[in-house]
Amino acid sequence: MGPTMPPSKKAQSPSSGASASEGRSPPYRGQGEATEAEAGDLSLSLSASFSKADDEELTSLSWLHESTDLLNSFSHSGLRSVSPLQDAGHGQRSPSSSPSPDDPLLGDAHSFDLGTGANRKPPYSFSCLIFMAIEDAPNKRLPVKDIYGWILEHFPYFASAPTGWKNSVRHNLSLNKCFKKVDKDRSQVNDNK
DNA sequence: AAACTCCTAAACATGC
DNA sequence: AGCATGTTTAGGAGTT
Repeated sequence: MGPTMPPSKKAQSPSSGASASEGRSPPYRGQGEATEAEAGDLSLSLSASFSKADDEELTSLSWLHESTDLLNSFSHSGLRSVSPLQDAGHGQRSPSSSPSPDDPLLGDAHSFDLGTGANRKPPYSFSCLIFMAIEDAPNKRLPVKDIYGWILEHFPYFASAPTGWKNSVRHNLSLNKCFKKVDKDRSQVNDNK
């Protein structure tokens, strides 16, 4: 799959950005939102089942992305490969996660050197970064603050970047249907959706 | 050129 | 009052 976002085409390129969630490789189609349509199968259905109850208590504090299957697939291939964590030297990810070098999708992200790249704008869209942060969380959900923290930790670039990026993160969480706001308490019970 | 996606900025509302 | 968070809108830029 393509679970990997093709990182890059431009730093902000989309090509896949959001793909994180949708991850797919379709040629450009959808991404973020579009994803609903694609990866959407899962996500949407999930959200549908959730929405009712959740809508009533959206006091949320944590965020999670929908779509477990996707996550799994990501963790097996895509995300891991894309995830800077491994390179970050935090040893959070197994080094073995080397993706197939042939995967065109990994292209730029692959070449993104955390060593030097960490201080540069990451070749992932905010949707991707958020996805990675959440994916990296044990419960697959994270409070906004922790998302900020994760991003800062793995992409020091943002430490010196204008604060606007936080706004972008919130904007993505809010706009991207792939991310779901969940109540804190509920999240403990419902841990895995 | 059009459609689409993403980024950024900003305004506003709400809660602590 | 100030800050953090969440939502929404708008404009610009890049890709297909």
